Amino acid sequence: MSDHATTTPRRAATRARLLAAAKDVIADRGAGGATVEGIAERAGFTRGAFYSNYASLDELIVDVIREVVETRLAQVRVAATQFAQHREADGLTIHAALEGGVRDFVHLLQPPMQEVLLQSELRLYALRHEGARAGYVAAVRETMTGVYEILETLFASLGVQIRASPEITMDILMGFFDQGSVMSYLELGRVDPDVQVDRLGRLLDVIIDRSPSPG
Amino acid sequence: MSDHATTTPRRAATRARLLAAAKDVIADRGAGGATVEGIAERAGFTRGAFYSNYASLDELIVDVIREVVETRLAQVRVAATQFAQHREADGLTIHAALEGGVRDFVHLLQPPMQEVLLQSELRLYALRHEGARAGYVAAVRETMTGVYEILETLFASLGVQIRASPEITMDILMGFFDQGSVMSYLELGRVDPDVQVDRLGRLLDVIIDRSPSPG
DNA sequence: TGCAGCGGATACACTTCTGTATCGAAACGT
DNA sequence: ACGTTTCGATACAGAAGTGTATCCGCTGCA
Repeated sequence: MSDHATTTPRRAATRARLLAAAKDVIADRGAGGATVEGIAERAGFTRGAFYSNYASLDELIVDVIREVVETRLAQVRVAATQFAQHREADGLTIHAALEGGVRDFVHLLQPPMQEVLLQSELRLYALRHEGARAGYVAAVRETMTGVYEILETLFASLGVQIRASPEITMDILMGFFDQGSVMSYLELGRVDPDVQVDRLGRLLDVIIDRSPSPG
Repeated sequence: MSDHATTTPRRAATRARLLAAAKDVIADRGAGGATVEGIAERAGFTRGAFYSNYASLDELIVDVIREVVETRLAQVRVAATQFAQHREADGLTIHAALEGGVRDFVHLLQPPMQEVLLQSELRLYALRHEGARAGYVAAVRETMTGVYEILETLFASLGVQIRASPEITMDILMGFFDQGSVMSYLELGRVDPDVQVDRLGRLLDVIIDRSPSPG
């Protein structure tokens, strides 16, 4: 029963451990392969604890989705802030700033394999479960507009123009990122940051109008 | 035992039915949720038939991957041929030809939800199973170069330039397609062809240098 | 410090899936 | 047409997961 009005600290801690365990289990066995037993066990509990906190597996997974998508937006914000400070401090040319920015973003945002698996699983889960769709879509859309705003500000400060609408731009970026990390892991078993920096740089040449580089 | 040198017609038919059943089951329960029992049953067999044809579930799934990825390339080829004929017959302007081409491709290639689910599941399966990776990657790479060649020919015949390298272009396109179909199904529960035509048109404006339209 | 009840463990009665071993019927060659 | 092979069905033993009912120790509060 998750609808307890009163959430004691103990309860909250248990739920947090179950949540973390669920992320692990879903990442390595898939949403379809995740069992109540497996999750409870990985969290160091028995199934009793699970059923005392959630009515069903689905209920927990919905929580996982919310948390994961929110975390992603937060990461982008951090990366953007870091880049902005970095650039301000160094007073770089546009060319150098873009190059450095790409590098920063790749290093800060390249997802570990766990994360790639988890994201893919959750997307699939949402596709299959009507009930999870609305929440998932809302969270993703929020992330997308958030990221776009960040990019817009960054690019504006560099004096470069984005060539497409926000929606198309974000679809391209998100698809490109996914595609890139998945193929990396499939081919190398890891993400090579240099390759990703190069890839993202080339993508940028496509989606923005770079002003004639003064550097 | 799948390593029988002699494959009788009966055997081949059984394997084909199991393959088709596996695609269904994986699409709607996920690779993790697919069981030998479930697949055999959907194919109208008992598990006896399964174990007589495959040593394990993994062996069957590898077959599914090969078949699915090959089918996708074939579909693109059909769409491209159809478009080329269409255009030749009508002697259209570049602008009209691009518009028509986008429409044709969207209508011919928009994947049903089943297919979206299946593709995502198989990609995940390959990520998780070392043994399936090489085959999956090879098949995908082949599809990508195949599609690129088709596009290159089409665009060349229209006198438009692709702005990025083949690799980047294909990464953008594949990611964009995936992203688009998944979000469509998440938000609407279906793919709206008009929306996709519009989206793909806008993407084209980004990835190609359109010569000044004479029409 | 004592006790009410919360929260997690345990027990129980299923169900579902697995892999192997064995059996019988359909398919095939001569 | 008949014997042989092949291939799918069935039977079996066991593993793993499910949800519910019950129990009991810890925690928090007077």
